[in-house]
Amino acid sequence: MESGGVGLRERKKQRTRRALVEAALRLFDEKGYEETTLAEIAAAADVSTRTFFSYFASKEDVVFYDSKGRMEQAVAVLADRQPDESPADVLRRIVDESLEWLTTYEEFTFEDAGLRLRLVLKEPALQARALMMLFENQARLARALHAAYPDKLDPVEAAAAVGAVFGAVKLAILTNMDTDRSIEEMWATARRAAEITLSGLCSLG
Amino acid sequence: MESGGVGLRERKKQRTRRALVEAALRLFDEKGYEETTLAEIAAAADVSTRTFFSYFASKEDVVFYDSKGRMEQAVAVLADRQPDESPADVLRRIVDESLEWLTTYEEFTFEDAGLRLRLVLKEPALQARALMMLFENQARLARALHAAYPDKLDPVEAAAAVGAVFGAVKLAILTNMDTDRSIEEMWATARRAAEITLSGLCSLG
DNA sequence: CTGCAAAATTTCAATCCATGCAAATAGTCA
DNA sequence: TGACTATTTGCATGGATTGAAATTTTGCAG
Repeated sequence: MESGGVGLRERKKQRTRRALVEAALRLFDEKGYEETTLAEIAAAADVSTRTFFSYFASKEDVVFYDSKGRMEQAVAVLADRQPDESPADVLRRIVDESLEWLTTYEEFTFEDAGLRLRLVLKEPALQARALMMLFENQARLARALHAAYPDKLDPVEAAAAVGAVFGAVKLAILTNMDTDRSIEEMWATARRAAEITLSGLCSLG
Repeated sequence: MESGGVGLRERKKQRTRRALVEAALRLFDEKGYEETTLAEIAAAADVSTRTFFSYFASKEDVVFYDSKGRMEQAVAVLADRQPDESPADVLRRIVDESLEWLTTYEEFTFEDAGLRLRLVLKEPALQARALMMLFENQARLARALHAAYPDKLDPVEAAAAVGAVFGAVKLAILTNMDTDRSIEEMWATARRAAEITLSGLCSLG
């Protein structure tokens, strides 16, 4: 029994998984998402079409192969918080952490970081999936935030806080997609949206 | 040429559309969403399967048949605003207006208002679609809000405001779905989340 | 090294959503 | 009525997804 899962079997599975991701993202980039079939992806990764589904539940999922790790990182920020850190400060750090999804990949080098982002924004199916995952992650974060500050934040306050900050950042980034040319500008927009929300919308205008 | 579209042709189309919606929602309730096929819906509405797609673009869309009207109502709140009304006040009213989606149907009586809500929350495909529409509507609202207060709110502020309020309300309602038994409790939760966001998250905790 | 058991892959078939196209129908209007 | 246009329909097709059974690969004990 391999405890760390480093046997040949496990290594092979990782290789196949990686091959599927690389093949899929390359083909999506070359031919477009809708135009690429699962059969083509599987063929490019040298497995049968059926095998694709033992690695990913759907065609969309392969694009978000690293989302689980991302989520854990965000929750880890909560676990590592300083004793005197306020909820607002922690939220700031979580937003920063989460924004790295835009610019970094987990273990692949061949991809332009902005490529996946553009793909997700262009394809309705991927957009919907992304919104879904974002929502689920927010729900988890809200629970974790309440658990981290059980005396300071009730469940509704925690949910409102997480939802507000991420809602603001999401909408601000995406409505400024046209204006913000570079990733750096997007970061600036996101930070500003977060600060506006933390300060309170009543003070606007 | 019938200008108001009150000819037989138009009336028939409305009847077919309504029949499709009623058949679909009834079947979804009786057998479940995934278990209901388009063929069954079409048969129950006495049209061919192919015809379904000249009324709705997808199986999911039939559930959100009234979303366009809802959106227009929300934007109308902006148009009807008082000269001295602050952005925060308008946002409050828009949230109130939007929450009615939870409790009201446009023209159908056979449905329990909570039925569709539960359906959407249970089915991942519908949830994703709902999040997508919610997002698109927020983007439109943000643009409209900026247009309504061009001097007070720049595009990022408008987007942050709309995203924050709706993000907070959405997450607060959905994470409290288990706790809030009645629609009234959900309303209360939503209002509280909106107020928290308007006051600013820094004051939390 | 050999064979067994578990895990993974493949093959094959089936279902369903969705779409394009051309034929058939039905409503509109002079 | 008869031409004209909007709708509906039937048919064929492509592609995602899933289940079951057959086959191969891996891990491991003897």
